[in-house]
Amino acid sequence: MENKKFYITTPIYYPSANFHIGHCYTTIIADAIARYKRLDGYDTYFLTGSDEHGQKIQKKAEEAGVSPQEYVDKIVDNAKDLWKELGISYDQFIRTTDKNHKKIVQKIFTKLYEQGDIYKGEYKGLYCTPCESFWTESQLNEGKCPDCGRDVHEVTEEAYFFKLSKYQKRLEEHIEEHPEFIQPVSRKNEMINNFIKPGLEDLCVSRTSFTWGVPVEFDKGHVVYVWIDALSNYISALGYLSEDDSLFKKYWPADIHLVGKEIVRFHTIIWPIILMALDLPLPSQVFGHGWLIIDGGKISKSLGNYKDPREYIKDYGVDALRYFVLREVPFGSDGNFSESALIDRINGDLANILGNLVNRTVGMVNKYFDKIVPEQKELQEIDKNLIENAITLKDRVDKNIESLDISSALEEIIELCRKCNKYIDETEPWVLAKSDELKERLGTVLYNLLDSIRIVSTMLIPFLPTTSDLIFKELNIDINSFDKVKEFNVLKSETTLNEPVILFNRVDKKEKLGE
RNA sequence: CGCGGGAUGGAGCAGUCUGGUAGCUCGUUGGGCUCAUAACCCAAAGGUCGUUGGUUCAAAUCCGGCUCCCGCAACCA
Repeated sequence: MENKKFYITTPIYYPSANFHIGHCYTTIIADAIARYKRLDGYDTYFLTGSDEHGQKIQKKAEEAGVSPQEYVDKIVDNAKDLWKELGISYDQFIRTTDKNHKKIVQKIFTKLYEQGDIYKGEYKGLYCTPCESFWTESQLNEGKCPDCGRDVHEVTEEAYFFKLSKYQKRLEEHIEEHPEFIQPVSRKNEMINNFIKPGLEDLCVSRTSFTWGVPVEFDKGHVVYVWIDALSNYISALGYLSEDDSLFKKYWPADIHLVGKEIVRFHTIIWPIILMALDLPLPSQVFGHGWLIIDGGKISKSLGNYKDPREYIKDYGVDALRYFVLREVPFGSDGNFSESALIDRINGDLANILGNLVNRTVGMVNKYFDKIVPEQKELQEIDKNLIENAITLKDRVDKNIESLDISSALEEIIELCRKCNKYIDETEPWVLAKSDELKERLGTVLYNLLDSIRIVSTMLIPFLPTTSDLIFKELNIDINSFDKVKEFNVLKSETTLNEPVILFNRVDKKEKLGE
């Protein structure tokens, strides 16, 4: 079982503006999975980063009166700070402006050119001169530039093309033979029907109309266009084609590329073909998750319909935000983000169910047993049911994590908390506490609760790391693996507990939102 | 006829493949309890399952038409 590896990536985001809750969403999911795998004993590598080249950044920087590098540096600093606040446990933050990355991109481009997969041709496109942008037919707004509404005209530009068509058949076969490659399946159908079946067109992979990019090694007037530049981050980060490629040897191919549904195409068509051309193994899975929808529409920079995620952290705590995004969006489809829904989750699942359970249990032990963990004695049927539920939790969560259904995984954990709350009501510890003969029974009941809470908080580490730590502190234990999560009677009797703290404050919705 | 997803009690979802008492969470109402963060536990009310036609002893589930919403539609991250 030793030396199992696990390589997971997020997309590298485009830093044309500061990151929003949508970026957080993807990154938190990846973080939770990475943490989960680490606890499960996998040698895990978690990559995230930023895709910093291109005309849009160049323009933004000009508008701001700074160099493109200065512009992206600032946003990347902001992003790294945000990831820190969210507890994102990435192993590397790759930037496409990293020296090493640029060098590797050039090598890849040159290699593909030399082996004949890239050739020089002409790119024809509809160009809006004032906006300095190319548009496709379908992007146009009544035949005009969607940005400024002015006329566009056809422009021809010298460009390099990548022979996607050459690998079409191989790609099609790979997708058919590996049903898990594109997930969820609905996205797979979309790719096959919309792009592969009609036939792949060769891809334009260089530009001369802007300069903010990686120069083509053998033709300096060209910069490498987004595809090869951005996608190859997944291997350049591991040192592919560089002196030290030990990470690459260890971790490639990726186990999961986690991406938003809008970029599934690039990751399931263009990226695999680049890899085929480089004669490299393909990633095991590309998972296209849904979006967080705000007020029924997508998160939009131009609409400005979102806040800096840090405001939510400040108001509700980091784990509340993590929990919300992980729990709210159902497997494979979109989910709604609203402050009202966020508050409902905090109050319902976190404060009432989880927080209160820990609080009342630890409180009772402190009160009835003077903070000393009691001994588990004779078990009744009701105890055995609870214990059975607790020690099988990992199996249920595993199943959900396996299919990346994080929402259901969390539901399973909360469900055990519900069962614990019910167990308290049924065993009535406050009644047992009234007579000395029942003291032993009381100890058993509270012990069962404490050890169930131990299992719950262990399973919560990947999702709510801060909260888990708080609970462990209350229980006066130190846990950093899933080793004993399928066992009971792990918490030692005679351990001295600490005072319970409020894990999640209930939020007064009316007061907060003025509703 | 471009491709695909969706429409289920007030809200968010499961159930549809493999027809047969419509389930979960939240909210509402009533009750219980008092260890606890006015939390917890129990119960009830509330649905012609988008619309329309068909198959069937029987349709949320299978088949056809229609309406509405959403994503993708290739060089836009």
